[in-house]
Amino acid sequence: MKPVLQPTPETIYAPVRSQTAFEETLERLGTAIKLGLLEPGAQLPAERELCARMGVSRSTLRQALTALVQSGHLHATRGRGGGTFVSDRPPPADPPSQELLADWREACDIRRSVELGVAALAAERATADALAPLEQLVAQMDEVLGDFPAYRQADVRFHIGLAEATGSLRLVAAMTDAQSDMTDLIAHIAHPEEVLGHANEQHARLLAVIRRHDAAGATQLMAEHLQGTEHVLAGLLPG
Amino acid sequence: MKPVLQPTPETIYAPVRSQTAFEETLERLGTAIKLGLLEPGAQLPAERELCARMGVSRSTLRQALTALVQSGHLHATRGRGGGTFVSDRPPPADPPSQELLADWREACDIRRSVELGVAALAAERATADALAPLEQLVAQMDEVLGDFPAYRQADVRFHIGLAEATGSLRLVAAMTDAQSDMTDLIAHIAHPEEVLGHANEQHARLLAVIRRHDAAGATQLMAEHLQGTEHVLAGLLPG
DNA sequence: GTCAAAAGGACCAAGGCGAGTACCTTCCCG
DNA sequence: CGGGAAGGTACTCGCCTTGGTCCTTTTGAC
Repeated sequence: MKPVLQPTPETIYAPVRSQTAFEETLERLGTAIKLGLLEPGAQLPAERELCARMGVSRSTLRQALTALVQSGHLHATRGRGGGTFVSDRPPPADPPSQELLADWREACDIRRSVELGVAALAAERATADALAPLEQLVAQMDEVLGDFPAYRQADVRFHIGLAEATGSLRLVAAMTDAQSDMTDLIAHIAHPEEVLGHANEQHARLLAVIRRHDAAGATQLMAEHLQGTEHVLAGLLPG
Repeated sequence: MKPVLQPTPETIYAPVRSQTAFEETLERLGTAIKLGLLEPGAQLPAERELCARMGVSRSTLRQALTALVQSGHLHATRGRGGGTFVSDRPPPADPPSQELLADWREACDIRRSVELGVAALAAERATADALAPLEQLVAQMDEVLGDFPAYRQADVRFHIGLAEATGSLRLVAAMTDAQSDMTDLIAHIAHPEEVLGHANEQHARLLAVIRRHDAAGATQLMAEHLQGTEHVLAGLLPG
């Protein structure tokens, strides 16, 4: 019996991308700020506590914090009662990086995978308690259909909240990464109110299906929901 | 409008796990060998070429190769015509690590997510050419239902091949990671022939559905396929 | 038979990054 | 007005990575 499928050396021997502790710390905090997981005005834990929590030395953490202060995402005040805070006036989002634009389809594919898995698992496991805050987010989005940044922030929270409802920390992390990529991609694209309204209706229907523990229906509905974004991107981006 | 869903500091501030270049290289090669992506007897590229491809220095690559030689996964011969080869007699699989056992459900959740996404995308995009080798793998598995290591190796290739059929390199990488975790988890579990036969029937039906470009059916079928493993694990592992 | 080429094996000096530590500066609160 | 809590600064130490050089073994070509 001879193997019929050749191995894939290009994947196996692909370049190793070893992120340094500094880079990973910077990305983690920067993503949380850009996604609005850390609100404007929110205070970060003290440096000495934060570096312990994140498992890096204080020097490394400070490199990341300094970079975020210089880019305007954070500001720090010294002395008692001081601390590091998220800026109230966030700097404008930078345009998507070259490599993200180059394979934006891969980013969409990963997102689709994560979202479908989360939809299925949430339908199996989510309790009514876990879903209640998501209902509120849907209501909140309905009120800001004309304010895309506000809508998008609630949208991100909705999808990450869904991941949290599955109880899987790794899925939450994967969802956060995926949403970060999507935010970069769609930040500079116009989003008419009607489109957002339609998307939010899908959010509501999705919650209803999940509440009924209908996993197949949830994945189906989520797939439709995601196709909206992908069609928009396909029309505007190269590839 | 106040936010209704609290941020999740435990995720944002979770420990950063910065792998060294050596560790990442070792894991990449070790995983490829254990999953059978590199066959017994297969020759690796020359050290000087491989370190260039993987983007590490030769010293670092040799650390990883030396470790794999000492653990019995590789053997190397010097001189012209020599090289580094995958051992014909692979060392016995080591038992799953503590942390993997501790949150094996998360590993299953990630796998489910990746597999569902791959099933949906493959149903959309896969061409008949890309699916033909997978049919052969199914036939191959049918002949080795009594030899679990051989079956499992073809099984891994089948699922990774499905990911390749989506054309997304990142999904292939995610699938490889997920299969690696699953292999560790199920390596020491008995798998009766009837169970493997039933699973392989699902493989065949899955290919048929994908060939019809029925994304919803593919995700549904894949979900059923995965539940088999999860039920077995739920019965044997703590949690 | 000889030799050159190709491969793994060994070693080392330099540089950089990150952990850890100590100390300074600022500012609120009692 | 002093203590305490926070950020800001400066330094050392050690490990990892790099990049080289050189050696040994083996084989294929001439």
